[in-house]
Amino acid sequence: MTHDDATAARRPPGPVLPVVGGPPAERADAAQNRRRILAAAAAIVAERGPDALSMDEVARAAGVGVGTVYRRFGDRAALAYAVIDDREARFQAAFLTGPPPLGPGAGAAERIRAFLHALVDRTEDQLGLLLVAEMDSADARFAEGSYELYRQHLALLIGRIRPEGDVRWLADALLAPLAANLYGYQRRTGGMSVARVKAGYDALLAGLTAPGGPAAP
Amino acid sequence: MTHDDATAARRPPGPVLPVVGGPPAERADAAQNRRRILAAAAAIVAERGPDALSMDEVARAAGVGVGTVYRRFGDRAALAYAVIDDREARFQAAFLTGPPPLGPGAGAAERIRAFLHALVDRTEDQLGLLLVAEMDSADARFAEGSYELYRQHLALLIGRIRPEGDVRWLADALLAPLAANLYGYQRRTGGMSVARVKAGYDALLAGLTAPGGPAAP
DNA sequence: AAAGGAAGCGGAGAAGTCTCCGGTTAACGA
DNA sequence: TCGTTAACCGGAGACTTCTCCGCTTCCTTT
Repeated sequence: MTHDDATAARRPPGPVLPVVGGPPAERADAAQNRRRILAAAAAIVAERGPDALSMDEVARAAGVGVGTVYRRFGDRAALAYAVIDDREARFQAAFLTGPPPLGPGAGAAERIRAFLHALVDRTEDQLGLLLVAEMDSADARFAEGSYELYRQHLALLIGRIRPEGDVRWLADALLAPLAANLYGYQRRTGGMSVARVKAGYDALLAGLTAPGGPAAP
Repeated sequence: MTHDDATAARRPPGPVLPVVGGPPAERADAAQNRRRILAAAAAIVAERGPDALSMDEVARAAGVGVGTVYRRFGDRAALAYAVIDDREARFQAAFLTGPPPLGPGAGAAERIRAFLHALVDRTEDQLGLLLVAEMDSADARFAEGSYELYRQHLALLIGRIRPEGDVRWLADALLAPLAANLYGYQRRTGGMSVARVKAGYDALLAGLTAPGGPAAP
């Protein structure tokens, strides 16, 4: 909210594309610093766990000032999400263009189920970092790009089954149980297994995708 | 996690009851300090908003040291929840013993709907404080007593409609869209109205409570 | 090639949470 | 009433995140 720095959002991490008409390009030294910071952050997480991801330390390890880390990534949550994105850029392609049942080619209900199951696995894998990120900024999870992508994907599929419903809210609702704090609590304190969460989703989806849909019993 | 101080949980705020066999009673000065701290916190929130709720300031306003605030409430999230609880102790009674459709006397599906609608209103009212509390501690929301109560209440009602399902996970799933960060994002950035959230719940519940239940079309 | 200007850099410091532990005090039994 | 003890108090300080702003560096334009 109090960012007067648009740089962090200006160049999403990824391969450098030829710019057409957007904002002024990122300077070469800035781009190098971004890579250095991201590499340092990933190394710290890999070696000492997500909780050790401190901005001061990342800056020191990357050989830059702490101000530079903040200029490039905005806040700790954004840095954590950048590390996650770096790790799983390919996941996003899987449900957009990959083989069924995750990708196109299967029925909507089946794709929704496959997508949510895959997302459970992703949440399980990245739980530590997700927890750090969500805890640090109230809306980092939603402001960050991939949440919006997930929501749109789900909303599209839901719309094929329930065109009359509020697909945007329903997509949020289906994503909500994978908030890191709830999922982490279920797994660590509540003693729920991954399979149980997936089965829970199946029960929830049974109600949402069956009645009134094309495949009513 | 790193609490070796059990005091905060020992005496849930509320009227002092005669102790039967529990842990040693809270000392009189300690009880008075708790009241002072709670009153100071509530006053700060009322005057300058939930974001101004800082532990140092609460301590100063209450006339105690900051260590005392931490001894009594554990952390900032717990203090925020204590202020919330103080405000709406009566809400919990409403769905347990009040008149239908919230209280006993109505059908399970109807009670679930009434309960979630009421919870939307509560979330709307207390959004600022809930945001502060949830942001400060990963599992404060779930560790705090009322979440467990809500979950059990919902699980019981769900069990009447879908006895074969995982009622505990389903209860979590129905509560998840009311996480303060998601709800806050929908309301403040996403432009969703309160009515829209309630309608979304209705759509979600239609699938969950209708099929296989006693009222199949 | 040189200059001008915008973007970037760095680290001191503000602000906040939470811990630690020596000194104090309330509660209770004798 | 008085002594004992466990609970409690307070605030200095460790540790973080994040801001601010004077100085530096890169890019573009001439």
